[in-house]
Amino acid sequence: MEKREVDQEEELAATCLCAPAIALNLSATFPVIKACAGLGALEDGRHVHKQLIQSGLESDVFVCNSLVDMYAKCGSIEDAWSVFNKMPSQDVVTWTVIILGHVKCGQGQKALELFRQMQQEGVQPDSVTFVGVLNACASMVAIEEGRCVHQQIIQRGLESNVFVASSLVDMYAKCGSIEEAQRVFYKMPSRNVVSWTAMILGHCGSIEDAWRVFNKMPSRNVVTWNAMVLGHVKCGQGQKALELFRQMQQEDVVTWTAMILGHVKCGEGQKALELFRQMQQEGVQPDPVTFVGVLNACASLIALEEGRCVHQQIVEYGWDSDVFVVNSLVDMYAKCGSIEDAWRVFNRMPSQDVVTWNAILGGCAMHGHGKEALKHFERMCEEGVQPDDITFICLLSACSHAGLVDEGLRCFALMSTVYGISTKLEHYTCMVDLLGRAGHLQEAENMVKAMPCKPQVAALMALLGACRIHGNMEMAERVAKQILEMEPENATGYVLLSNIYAAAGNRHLCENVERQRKEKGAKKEPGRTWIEVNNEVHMFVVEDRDHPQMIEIHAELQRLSGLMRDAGYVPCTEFVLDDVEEEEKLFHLCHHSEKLAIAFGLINTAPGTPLRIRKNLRICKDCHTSTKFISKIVGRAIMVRDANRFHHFEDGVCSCMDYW
DNA sequence: ATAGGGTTAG
Repeated sequence: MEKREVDQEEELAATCLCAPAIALNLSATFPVIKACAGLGALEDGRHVHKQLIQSGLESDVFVCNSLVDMYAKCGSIEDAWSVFNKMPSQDVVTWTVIILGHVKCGQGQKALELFRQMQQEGVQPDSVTFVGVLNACASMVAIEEGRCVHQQIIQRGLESNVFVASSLVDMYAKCGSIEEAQRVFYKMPSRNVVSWTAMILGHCGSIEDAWRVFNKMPSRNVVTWNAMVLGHVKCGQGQKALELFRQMQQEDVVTWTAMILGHVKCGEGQKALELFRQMQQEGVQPDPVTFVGVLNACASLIALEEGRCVHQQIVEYGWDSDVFVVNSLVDMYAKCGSIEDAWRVFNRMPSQDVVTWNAILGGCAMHGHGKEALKHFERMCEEGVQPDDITFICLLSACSHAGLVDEGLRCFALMSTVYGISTKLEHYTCMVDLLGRAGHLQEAENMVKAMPCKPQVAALMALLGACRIHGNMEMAERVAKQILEMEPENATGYVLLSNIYAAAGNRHLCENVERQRKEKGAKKEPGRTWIEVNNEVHMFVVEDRDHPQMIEIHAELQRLSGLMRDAGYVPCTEFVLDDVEEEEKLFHLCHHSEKLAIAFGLINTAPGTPLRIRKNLRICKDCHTSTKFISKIVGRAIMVRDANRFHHFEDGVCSCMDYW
């Protein structure tokens, strides 16, 4: 929606709301309800509704239809239904808006049921109803249902309606049937940008075909260009997407947002924030979706201060009641380690959904607060929020990071029996990680074998990582063999195995694996770590030797290692071979970007300042290797573990405890 | 009323 239009609507809505004593009339009411719907202003909408009741206008069928529509668009489907049910009779518009409402909130199945129900009650669908129902089919990739609807459309002679036909093209394209999409497309008496765009998107599997359709278009607008940019992002051709983006004559908010989100997904949070700044410099107004992308970028960088500024802007723009934005805010604060801020946003929400709770639990997991995660999970259930499969992934990984084996096993069991959630491969993978990290290698391997289908590479990687932590070379070779067969071009398996050989002092085998890796063309991606120090985000790359403070950083690392050894920390595996030169040892000392970042953080911040560290998990595939040195960082404390104990270091003070 | 970008995990 154009900014100016919003302003006018806001003005109208405001005028109406400021004059509660004046009886409303019908013609003035429609634009106000429409304004509330367009702005997603649920509370204002409720207010208008109340006034309508006072004015005795709530029985008018047109008014009721617009109220149902407003509530559905504002995301309160319950209110929409209560208006719907109070109506003496519903017409095609009433049914259509409630169907569209369900499609919008992702309940495609329910939308199709309603479509059947309305016909049973003798109400005939029109072109708008068909558009909504086709949308539902597309969102569920339900091609059979889509074909039935198509039949009905032909029977009613609506196939040449440009809206209906465009939706048909879109539905077939999204369901993966390019042939049927083409058949409808070429039969259309006239085509508009929408039908062309739907065709382009249908060809995104093959970017060459998409280009062919694109080049045939009689005229192109921003949306079509966006589709092409997005097509490249989806095909993993980020560089090409960027080139295309730079070539565009005019970009809109969607183009910028797609670029921002694309960069976040590729682990380029810093670039995403740069794009956001550029976008604003060029005078493009961000919308809620943009903010979701920007908050994701802040979360991925643990950039708390940046995140706070973005939050401020969100409030200024008035997008702080958008459910996606608010959930992203909770997630950002939780990931940045500021659980207090996360709760503050959480408590201000009128109601929290499973995504909000998952964001909180995920934040706990990331920061090693296993016990807290379990406590919050209990509260979540008490509040009547149904946990889903992602909830259990968060819980299990929280248990894994905190070494809570029994609790993890209990959650795993309760998941299907009590909560009726089917165990997915990801849950098994979490369990392999949990058991393996805790040293129950045999149980972890049994878990891999018990998986109902072929294990994910991630599960085997978790097991191999555990073999490295606990120095089991025999199992490591067995697991690595499977990994290298499944993904010979993935460098992580080779790196882990060669680390295990190095730790055992077997230089020959170590070099052998390295040779294999190079033969297969598996490229090691540099591990990267970000740390926020004095409101600035610094990035460290593996084997970085050019940092201006490198001497101090090395000294700090050596001090830490000494401290740990003095406290009885026994490294169970060591990458550094016995016979390497002194200089090479120093090289290994700065091997991990995470170590560099921690040392940098410790020497540049006052005692007591929490360290905010984030590893780029997508790029840094050596996350397993880093767990040996650092188990987790909580505030400023660093936890490491060897075979028997947990060691806890905080500003030069050390405490040890036995575990499992 | 139709087309492009959206929340949580791994």
